[in-house]
Amino acid sequence: MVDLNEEAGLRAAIETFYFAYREFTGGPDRILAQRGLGRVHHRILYFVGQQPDLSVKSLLQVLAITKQALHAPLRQLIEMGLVLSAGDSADGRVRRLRLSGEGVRLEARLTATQMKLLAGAFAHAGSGSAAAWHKVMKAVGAGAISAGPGDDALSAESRSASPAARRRDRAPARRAG
Amino acid sequence: MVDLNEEAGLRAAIETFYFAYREFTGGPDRILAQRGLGRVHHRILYFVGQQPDLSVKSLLQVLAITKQALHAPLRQLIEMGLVLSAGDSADGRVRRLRLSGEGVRLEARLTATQMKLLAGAFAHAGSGSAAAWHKVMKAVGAGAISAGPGDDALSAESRSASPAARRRDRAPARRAG
DNA sequence: GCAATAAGTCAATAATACTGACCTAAATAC
DNA sequence: GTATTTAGGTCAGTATTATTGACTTATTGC
Repeated sequence: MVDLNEEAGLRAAIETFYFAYREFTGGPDRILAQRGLGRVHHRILYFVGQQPDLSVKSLLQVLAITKQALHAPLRQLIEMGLVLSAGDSADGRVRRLRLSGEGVRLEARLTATQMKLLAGAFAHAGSGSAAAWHKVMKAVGAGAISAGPGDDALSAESRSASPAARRRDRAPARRAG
Repeated sequence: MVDLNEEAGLRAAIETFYFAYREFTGGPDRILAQRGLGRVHHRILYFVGQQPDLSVKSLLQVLAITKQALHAPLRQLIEMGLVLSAGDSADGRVRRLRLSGEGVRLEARLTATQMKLLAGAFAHAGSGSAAAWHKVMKAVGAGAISAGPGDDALSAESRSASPAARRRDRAPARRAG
């Protein structure tokens, strides 16, 4: 399945991915920690910033978490005046979320650390590296396009990202003695 | 600081990174969930597999977590017979960790899903993409080599990955209502 | 002998996210 | 025009992960 020559390289890639992601999230995490906020707050700020007038439901779908898990952090951000929540003009049930001026500023600051990190890495890796990186990461995010044969015996259902599906085939965690 | 032309691309990169990592960890997570294990168990299995006879202290350092956070998952893996713990011949204080046969099999299964995902993505992105990807990710993991001027006002200390440093300048989390 | 080191442990706490059970209000179906 | 569905919000209970802090034990190195 996997060429033995490639195996070492792919193992190195796994490790590199892990450490890179840790560094990638570290910058925003440190800024947020100073305000007592966490990674969920960051994700909310990011996606609301990207798609102003996002509905709560859409936000839940991109984040792939439950309503209850979103609730507390979102309410905090609204109470802190970083996120604005207004009713939709057409459909009175849906709430449209957008960033306040201060929200935009915080989001920009968080995102700037990540953009700087990536820009530095692309510059260091040379021209063309950004395009190649993007193409690889897009494919990874899409499940590398095809699951292919010989995949691990996992139901298509449990491959979905919903919290319920994740829970469905989980063994009860064994607590150590 | 960041070219406006680049900004959209870098924002896209942030998003791509987030979704790619979610997919990347999803495969092993689903397999582990069936046994009631989590991501820490995976990391332990991975690093012990990579460096047999790793000491507990070294493991703590790569994982950047506390002894107490490692303790329960590691003990479970030992009790389940996936990880073997033996005393060092020279220094009686240190324990040398390695995978059992079953541990090797599970680790291989977990890692295989990630290698397949990455191999597929590299193949999809064309030749040379793997090298470029590696170079970029190595730079990201190293903090993009230079922090540079105009960096966000973060102490060098809090940039370190230790749990204590992370905690040190954190505001108390505000609970909503 | 004694300080430092490696490992293991118990207790308390915090943050995150889950399930389940509700509620309100508005839109849509019949 | 009631009935159902949808969007959003909330409370309660629980599980997991990881933290700080305070120890204990055994061993090593002077």
